[in-house]
Amino acid sequence: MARDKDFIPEEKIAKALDVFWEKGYNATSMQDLVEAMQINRSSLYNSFGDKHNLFLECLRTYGYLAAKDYESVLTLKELSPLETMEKIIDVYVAGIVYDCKCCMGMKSSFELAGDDDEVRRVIKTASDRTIGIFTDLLRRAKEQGELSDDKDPVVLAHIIFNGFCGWKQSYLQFKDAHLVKKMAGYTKLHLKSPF
Amino acid sequence: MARDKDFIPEEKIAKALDVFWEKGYNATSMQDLVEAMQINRSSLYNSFGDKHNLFLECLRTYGYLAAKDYESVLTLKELSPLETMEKIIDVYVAGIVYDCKCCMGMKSSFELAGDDDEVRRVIKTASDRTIGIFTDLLRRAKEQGELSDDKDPVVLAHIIFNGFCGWKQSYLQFKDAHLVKKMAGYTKLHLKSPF
DNA sequence: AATATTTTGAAACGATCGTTTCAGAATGTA
DNA sequence: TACATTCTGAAACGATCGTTTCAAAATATT
Repeated sequence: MARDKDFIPEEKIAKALDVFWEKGYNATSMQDLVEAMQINRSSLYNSFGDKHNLFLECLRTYGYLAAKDYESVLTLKELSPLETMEKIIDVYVAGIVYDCKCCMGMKSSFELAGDDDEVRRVIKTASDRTIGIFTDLLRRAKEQGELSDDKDPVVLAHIIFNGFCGWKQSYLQFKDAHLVKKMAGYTKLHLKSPF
Repeated sequence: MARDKDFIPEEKIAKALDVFWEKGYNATSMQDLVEAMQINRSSLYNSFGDKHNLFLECLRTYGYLAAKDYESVLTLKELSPLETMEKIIDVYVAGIVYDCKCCMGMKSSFELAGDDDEVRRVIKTASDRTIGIFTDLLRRAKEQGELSDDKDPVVLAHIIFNGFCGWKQSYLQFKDAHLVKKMAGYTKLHLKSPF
């Protein structure tokens, strides 16, 4: 009945995600988005609603991509559950130095989650998914005797998740890759310690 | 030669700090500040410069107040160094539930430190001071044999500092005080473990 | 009391904010 | 080919942004 869009929505969302990720919500203007997405203002509002709605969409995409990243490590079948968890930590730590963008979930959480329920809900969904992956891994590690009995997989999963954002933040502030590796090393050590 | 100000600058800075702390830099308008500080626009610009300069002043005040808070625990002379460190952790964790504001240094760091060197420098000064307090404490704990030889006071201090912000963030997101206490408990356990 | 200097209050600045409007170009369907 | 519908592009919307201006009120000093 009518013409199709001149663009692929998912690609435009990815462009917008990059801008929001780097600059944050409030510091990103619609003008920034129009330029980055290479799309007309009208088309933007027509296809994605207003700025807030577009941001939520980006945040959902971010959560989906982040979880997919972690899950890709799970397919390395030759690794035990604990080894997989350690591998995820190692991969993340290695990435900290090369990618100058911090965890968007944490960044958005600090900026908006205080008084924006929709944002908080989307972030929580993404966090739950990632922490769920870690928890499953640690539970299986516990079943196989890689993790001592007194350890709580849920709490440890949260600690690792928290660590990820803290390490990134530390690196942004102190630019000390060695320090980050040492902090991660302590966390890995604690996973293996008998108590 | 001329009249005095009708206000005490430090009090107005404290008011501005509250607003910046809660809303962040970009989401705070000069109008918000004029209303919160109960001061005229002209007086504001006359006494504190522009928005960015006022923010830096607030950030410095925050860093000073935060460090003073931690140092006040140090005066409890009946505690050993490690006990003092644990006490600081306990006090912080207890405060998480009652104060809905997160660590302003971390919040500002996520929002601005990426491309604002002045902000990053002020935050780093504040962080260094706090981490320095923790490091001193842990060094003395090591000297007194409360901390095992293989532990690095500097790295542990960073881990605790990171933990503070992570725990607060976790509470904001999951509203689970029990979880926060457990995470802090693990950190305290690691301080005392023999390796 | 006179003076020099600063603060104060109110108004307004241009710029940019997020958003809407609308006419015309484009295109899937009949 | 003609129609119905949607997308596109450019302009403009009112609101708010951070900041400046300036005359009048205030007051520490001489």
